[in-house]
Amino acid sequence: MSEEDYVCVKAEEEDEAVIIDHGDNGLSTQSFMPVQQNSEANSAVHHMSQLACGSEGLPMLADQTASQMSHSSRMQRGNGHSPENMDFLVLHNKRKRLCPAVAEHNVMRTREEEFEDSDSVIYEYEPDYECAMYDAIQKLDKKFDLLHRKVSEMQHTRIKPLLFKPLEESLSISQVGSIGLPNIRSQHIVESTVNVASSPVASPSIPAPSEPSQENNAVELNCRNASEDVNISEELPSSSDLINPSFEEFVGDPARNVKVLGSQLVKAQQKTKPKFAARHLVRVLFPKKTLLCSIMGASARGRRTLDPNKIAAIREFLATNFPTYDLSEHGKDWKTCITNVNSMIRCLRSETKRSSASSPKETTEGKEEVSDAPDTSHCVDLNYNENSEDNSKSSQKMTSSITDTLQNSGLDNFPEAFQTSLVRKKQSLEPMEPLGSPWRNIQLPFSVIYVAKGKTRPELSARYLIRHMFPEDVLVKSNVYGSLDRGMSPLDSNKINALREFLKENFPSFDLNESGYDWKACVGAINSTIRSLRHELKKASSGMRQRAPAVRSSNAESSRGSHYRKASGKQHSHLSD
DNA sequence: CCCGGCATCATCGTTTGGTA
DNA sequence: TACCAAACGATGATGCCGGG
Repeated sequence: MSEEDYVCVKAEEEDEAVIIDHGDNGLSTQSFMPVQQNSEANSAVHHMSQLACGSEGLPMLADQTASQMSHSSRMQRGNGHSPENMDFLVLHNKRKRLCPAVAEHNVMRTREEEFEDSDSVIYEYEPDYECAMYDAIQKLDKKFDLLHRKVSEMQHTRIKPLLFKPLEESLSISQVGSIGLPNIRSQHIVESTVNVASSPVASPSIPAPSEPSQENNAVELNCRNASEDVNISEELPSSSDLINPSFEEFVGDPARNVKVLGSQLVKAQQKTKPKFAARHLVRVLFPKKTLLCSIMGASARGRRTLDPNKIAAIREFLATNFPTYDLSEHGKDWKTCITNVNSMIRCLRSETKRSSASSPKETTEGKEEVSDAPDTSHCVDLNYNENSEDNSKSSQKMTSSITDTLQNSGLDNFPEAFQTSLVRKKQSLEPMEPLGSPWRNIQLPFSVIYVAKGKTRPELSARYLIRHMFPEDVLVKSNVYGSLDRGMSPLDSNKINALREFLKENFPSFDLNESGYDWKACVGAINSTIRSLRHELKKASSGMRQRAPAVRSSNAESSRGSHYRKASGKQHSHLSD
């Protein structure tokens, strides 16, 4: 990371950012967007740490896609800098742009009408779109390779003399366009000789165990030239200043580096109430699929919270533009905004369900299964390397991008049987992250770790993790410490200790020592979970026995029918997610 | 002490009706 | 027509209690 340098360019025609990994110039993490003191950030610390993708300070990109790309790109860097390593990065974020290639396979369609804003284009994919992904990957691979070379070439020839100017000025669109590439506009330029020492340091107000705040707050590669003391936010007016609809503008505190097109900010400003503006900005800042599996505010039912940095940026923007409202962190009107956004999200889910129900071939993301288990079973990044050596670092870095990938996976379109096998296959491909001390050699998909970290209490985290650490058949005949006289086997003590270490690390304020009060609560919660599981299994199996004749007499589809599905749904979400 | 059954609570999804 | 909020049922988490 420290050896690397980015140039963030934007393909305006397609309204999507592209990150060019340019691995020559040294650029310290600290030269990235600093994080300023911010009270909101404090509240977001916990989630920051969950969302953070590493300890090295990942720049966050102003828009979701760019953010995803950044995460992805960092993830890949551990294994080299070849353009191939950027493949997924491109694919992941360029789904929208895969249209020419993918459309040939008739696997994708757009649904811009889903949102009122023409700029927030939402896409859904046909069930087998993943099967076409490889085709798209290969085509995009070549395309991006070309792009990468071109831009790198341009960067070498043009950027160096212009190091202290925003590329918006220095790298003209026409220049890029003239070489047959999409019009490209760089957000900012990276100065390879940034005076790190003088760079503002990330605020302690957004700490995190692994120092993720820097990444989370650098939504866009926005490298200030500290030595020149140029505040880019001055060059690019913040949302509270004059807004240029053509360029991306900061939402809220520029330090958060959350950006949207100025036109979107204008739209938000024009809303009559902050809740409407909030909803608008949420739509702009988050892809639909992220919204479908997320929730604003406190996480619940396995749903992730929306990126707290972006949410905080939205709140700050609202507070600035709606000064008469109570938009403090716990303000009445901010709560109204949260409610409103969540209502919108629910509406999106129901709409998605309805549309999928009326058109079975359409995707079914947003279904309960998706949202309840967004980060575990749908571990779909086929391009993530399996280099476990780097996983411990890369996995966190990738969290954001992979979770979006998970949301976008479209796996739920597959029949369950196929999906299960696919999930297993893909889960095996997902980078793992050690749980507890690495020497215990207990590894879980980092998406599982990610969700576990998102729990508000260690018991909830333990409940969640235990279902991913042991197979169902092991769980049902065990409890944490065993009870041999009752025929209950103890769960693998190594795994249990790894779990406890993980909890201890992530919930430092809790007493999670071997005999700690909170650890005992976790043990109780785990045993309770197992108990419930046993109970559910018993019910489900008896239900199956009763329904077996009916199932046999009907077609296979009916075996997955809603009735039984409801009965067994818990098992799915509990055990196979 | 642990299990299984049950009740309760919080949250979610869906439906429905009102409003701009 | 889109948006919003309330009502209602479904579901998961949690706690309590009696029994082994």
